[in-house]
Parts: sequence; structure tokens; C-alpha cells
Amino acid sequence: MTKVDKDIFLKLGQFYKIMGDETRLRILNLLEKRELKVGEIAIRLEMTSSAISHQLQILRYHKLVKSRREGKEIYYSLQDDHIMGIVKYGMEHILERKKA
Amino acid sequence: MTKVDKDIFLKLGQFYKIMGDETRLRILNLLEKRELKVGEIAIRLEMTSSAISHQLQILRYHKLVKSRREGKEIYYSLQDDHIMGIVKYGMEHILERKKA
DNA sequence: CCTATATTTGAATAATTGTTCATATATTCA
DNA sequence: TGAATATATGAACAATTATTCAAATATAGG
Repeated sequence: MTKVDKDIFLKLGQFYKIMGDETRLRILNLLEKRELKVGEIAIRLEMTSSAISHQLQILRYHKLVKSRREGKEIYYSLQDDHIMGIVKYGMEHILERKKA
Repeated sequence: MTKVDKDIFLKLGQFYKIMGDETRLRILNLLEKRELKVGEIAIRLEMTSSAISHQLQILRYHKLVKSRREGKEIYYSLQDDHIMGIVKYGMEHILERKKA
């Protein structure tokens, strides 16, 4: 296994780690429909704004979401079109799997 | 969000968590080509047999690999055909993403 | 039986991580 | 300027996790 190959698995592993959190997946799922402010996400997921904000920072750092301020509020939306495709793809197959 | 919806993200998150480890991804990648004994995997990944064995138990528990004994050795192979499809799909898109 | 080899197992450890809480920052409006 | 609201930030905490180490188990061959 070359250094490059190892690197691919490191990157892929990192991606899966980011997605390996229920809260982050649920945030991305909400944002797929439309952009939302932090507070709205918090209410929908029944969590504190702080917890949501922390997760949004992680998602933003990894360029999965972007933000835009409008007055006191900050709207978040998906930045990467690919991502939800991957998630949906995974979702279908996981559900297939569960049936079997 | 219904309880069922939440459940989907929990399951999906769990799947991603399993895949969110470089060692496990590399093991699965090796097994995609052919079945291997624990020791062979350990050598290929330059890790101890114990570390590999621990990870194999996790993969087996989640029904991603299966094992078969042959004398003193135990051969592992992929159990789920879907899985590597998902991984490959993710891999291609992650690499696409990196370019952008 | 005894030894050597392959693998598993359990405890211990260090590292990472998600949430909470308190506080800080930014913005609006009076 | 001051109060109110929205969000971000940092420290602390508990929980999870990957690897290591030592010991246990299983198998084959002498």
C-alpha cells in the first residue's frame, strides 16, 4: 500500500467521521430543504443553540455548509452539492441492508 | 421529525461511525480483493494481530465481514456486497471534492 | 502431553468527541 | 448608551474509542 493509497483512506475516514454523528446528519438533512438560522435548527432538533452552533462550526470548517448573516441572525445552507447525494445513496443502501 | 426519521439518522450515523476509521476501511479494502487471514492483514497494514483482531470483531459484529477457520488460521472475507459499493461511491466523490 | 503458532480476549491507557454552562461578541432598536 | 436577542466561543465533563500488553484459547504436529 503506497503512501497515496493510505492517504485516500485517511481522507475517506475523515469524511465518514464527520458524517458519523446523528446531529450533524440531521442538520444537513434539514438544510437540504432550505437555509435555516441557528435557532430554527435548534428548535427543530430540540437541542440548545450552543450545541447546534458547535456542530455548525465543524460542518463549516469542512466546507459542508456556508453561512450568511442577516441582522442578528445567521442563516446556514449547504455548500457542497455532492454531499447529500452521498448521504442519500448511503441511506438507501443502509435501509436495504436492514431489511435483509 | 418523527421517531422513525430520527431512527434513520441514528442508523446511518452508526454506519458512518463504523466506516469512520482508517484501519477498518483499509481492512475492508484488502478483503475486497480476496479473503485473508488475520496475520496477513496485520502484516499488510503493519499493525499487530491483536489490533487487527479487535477491529475484525467490530466488523463481524456489524455483519460486514465473515470468518472461517482453517486449521490454526482464520480467514476473513466480506459479508456484505453493498458495502464496498457505498465505500467506492463515497471515495470517488470525496476525491472529486478534493479537486474542487 | 508438550511445544509452537494463530487468534482472541480483557483490562488499561491515551486520545478524541459531543454537550453543557458561562461568558463573549455582534446586532438591532429604543 | 443601554437593554434585548442571536450566535459564537472556550473550558469542563462524561462518554466513547483505538491500540497495546498480557494472558487465554484453539489447533497441529512431534
